[in-house]
Amino acid sequence: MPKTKQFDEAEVLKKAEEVFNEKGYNGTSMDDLVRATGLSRSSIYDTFGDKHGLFLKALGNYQDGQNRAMQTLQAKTDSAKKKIRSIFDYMINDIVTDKARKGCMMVNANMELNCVDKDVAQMALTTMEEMEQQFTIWIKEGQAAGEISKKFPAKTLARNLYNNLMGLRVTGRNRPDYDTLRDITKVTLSLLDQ
Amino acid sequence: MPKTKQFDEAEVLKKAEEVFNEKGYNGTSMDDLVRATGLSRSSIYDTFGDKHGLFLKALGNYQDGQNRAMQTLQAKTDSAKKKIRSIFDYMINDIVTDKARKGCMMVNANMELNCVDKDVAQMALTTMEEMEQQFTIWIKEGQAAGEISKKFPAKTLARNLYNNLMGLRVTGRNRPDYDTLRDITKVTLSLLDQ
DNA sequence: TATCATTTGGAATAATCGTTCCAAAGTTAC
DNA sequence: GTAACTTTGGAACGATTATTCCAAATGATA
Repeated sequence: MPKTKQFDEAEVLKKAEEVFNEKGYNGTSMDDLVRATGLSRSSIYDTFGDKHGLFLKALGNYQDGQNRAMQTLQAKTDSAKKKIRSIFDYMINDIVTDKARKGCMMVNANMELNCVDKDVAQMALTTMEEMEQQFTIWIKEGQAAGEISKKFPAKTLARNLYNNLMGLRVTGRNRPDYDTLRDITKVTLSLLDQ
Repeated sequence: MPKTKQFDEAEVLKKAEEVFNEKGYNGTSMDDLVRATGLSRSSIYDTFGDKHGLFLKALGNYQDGQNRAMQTLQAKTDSAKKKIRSIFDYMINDIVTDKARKGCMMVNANMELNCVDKDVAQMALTTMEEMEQQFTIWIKEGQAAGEISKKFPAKTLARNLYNNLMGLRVTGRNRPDYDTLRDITKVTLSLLDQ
């Protein structure tokens, strides 16, 4: 009977995610990954195939984690407006508590690799479309319930909200200041009111 | 009397900018730069010091170009609201006409290198603050002239506008569709109206 | 304990990397 | 044409890179 793996794959992905996020894909060497994960090269290659395979797995893992966290928060309320607000609150908190200022792995990967890595480009597009779709659903509910303005079509407003979320990822990288990000978001969310 | 340089530095910076923008800093090799610029290694090192020096110079050159283009457009009108609109129009047009989908070099560099390159982080922060300051000035003018709503403090609204511009840089990377970006911007600019 | 089949550790490999090196080439002045 | 001084071309260099390789180690089972 063969030896079984002695490491926790989820833990390894988390460690890889952190170093990839900090140094970028091309700026992260296999040595960096060996050190960060505590695994030998053989273990990394046997489990993930190659550097790129590990990267994609870590990126998917990262986004799943983000999605789950946001899902948990928005489920605490039935109000569409509050669901949307909870997403922005989550995002601001994520930015402000990111001590190493690593930013969002999906945005980083997309900005670094969109031209040269189709897998990453596709993941980023899918993530965007899913989030926009979720916002659209909530906005439609909110508009039907009368708590969100009908001034703009739901899809358009949803896209603007997502745009603002991504903007936070960029500007928050430069200046992860809670009050500033809160103020920016207040203005954004005022769009739901008119 | 010594031989004079046989290349146009501005042209070289432009070429370097393009390849850096497409492949990222760490994904671009000196071979790539030699090929893209048509220069020998000696010429590159003699003129720019090293890869990093060339990168920073190209990045500064890129941002100067962006600033000049936006400056030219906004100068065509006295209306603060129209100045702001012209910046968004410029940005959308820049995104949509970017055939290779390289994106914004400053955003790309910042997302790739913010944690590991203080020069880049500083340049990105400076660029952001300058743009926000410019928006603040225009918004104040517009509020004084009665063409822009006084609902939000000028600085806060300026930051939200900049946030939206950066959002366009990210979302436009995934989906450089003119109509979509226009719609997103319409919602954003409605903030100036109330 | 023995067996089995995988995991592990880490050296080896070929290629690539950023930078240095230096002779040849080129421009200008005399 | 010669002298002076920089630019240019591209090979050389030491370090780093992602991946392969393979023997030792090890966990699971009988």
